[in-house]
Amino acid sequence: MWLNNREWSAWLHLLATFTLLPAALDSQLQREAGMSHFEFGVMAALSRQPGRRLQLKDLAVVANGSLSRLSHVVSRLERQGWVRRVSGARGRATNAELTDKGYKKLMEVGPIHFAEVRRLVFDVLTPEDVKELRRVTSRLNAGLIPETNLGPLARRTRASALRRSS
Amino acid sequence: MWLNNREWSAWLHLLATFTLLPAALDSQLQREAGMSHFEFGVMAALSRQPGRRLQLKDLAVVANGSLSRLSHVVSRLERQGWVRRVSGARGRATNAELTDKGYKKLMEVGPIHFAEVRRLVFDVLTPEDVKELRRVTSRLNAGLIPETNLGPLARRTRASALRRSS
DNA sequence: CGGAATAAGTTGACGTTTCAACCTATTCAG
DNA sequence: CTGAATAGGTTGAAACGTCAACTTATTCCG
Repeated sequence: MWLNNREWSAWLHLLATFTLLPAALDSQLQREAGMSHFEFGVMAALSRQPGRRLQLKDLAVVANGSLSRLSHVVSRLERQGWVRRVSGARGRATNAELTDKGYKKLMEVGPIHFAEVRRLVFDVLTPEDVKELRRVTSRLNAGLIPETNLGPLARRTRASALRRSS
Repeated sequence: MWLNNREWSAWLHLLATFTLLPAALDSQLQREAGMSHFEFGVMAALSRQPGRRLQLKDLAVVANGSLSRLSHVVSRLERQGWVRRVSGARGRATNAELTDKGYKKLMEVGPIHFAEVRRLVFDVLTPEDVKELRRVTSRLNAGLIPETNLGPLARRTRASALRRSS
């Protein structure tokens, strides 16, 4: 219906993967750790930052989510005592910081989760496959990353261009 | 944290792809056609069936969704007049059938949607990439497809085995 | 044949995501 | 310096997905 056969077949497979895989991971984390895959991702991202903290807008980029979503998620994680909000020294910035309790939880959940990732992904693929997967997804992402990554200058330019043209 | 470097990098990219890509497609379809990507998938699947109808349980497999989700979605699509429920000749089976209105809508939306798919996916990749993508996702799916696909015999056997062992 | 187990579907409640509206600190242009 | 625009964030409502409970038809087994 506007894709050739080769593309159509690839598309069906890709579709199935990105429907089934997140569902599988979400479901396992939910059952065995009481958190969503997204929440896990946020906490894992925080754990790798100096001071285990990050400003929400940056967290949004790292976790591939909207600012609104991040705000909600951080609220939930705060309720669990795994994360705490720390208003940044300057301006309206808000930082999310992983608490000790959160860090402990993460250390506990990590192995469980990654065992599942290994089972579902890396055990199934050869090292070759992994290399290809990395290469191809990396290409796809380049086209998917929103204009955020044009850098401040390009963004500013683009913004005024839009303004002028309206 | 339990993945080696190569795997970790691949994992981050894969994660970003299957977060960003569905989000992008969903958002475009929602804006320009007032339907979700999943709904589109369901209607597209129906359109390829003889009589443009399919039993819900089969639709669930084709669309990679739970039966419950399908039931809800079909209700929504029914409200739009794009799909109608037809109780199967035999038994408790329920079929979903694409209406003419639904077909028309689909024909209208299809090109718009696939243009976006092309833009985000196939324009970015070489034919080589597409081949690899198909190959790797197909492998992943093999491990992801739930036990549904063991086939009726294996399923029955497995079921009684479980029963006996409890 | 008769009851237990199972398959197919529906439903309602609950939690999550998205979207739009909003707020307020900061920056920029004139 | 002042007002407009923008960046960062929050919030509430509506839409959506998941889960568990439930219903009814069918099949299996003794």
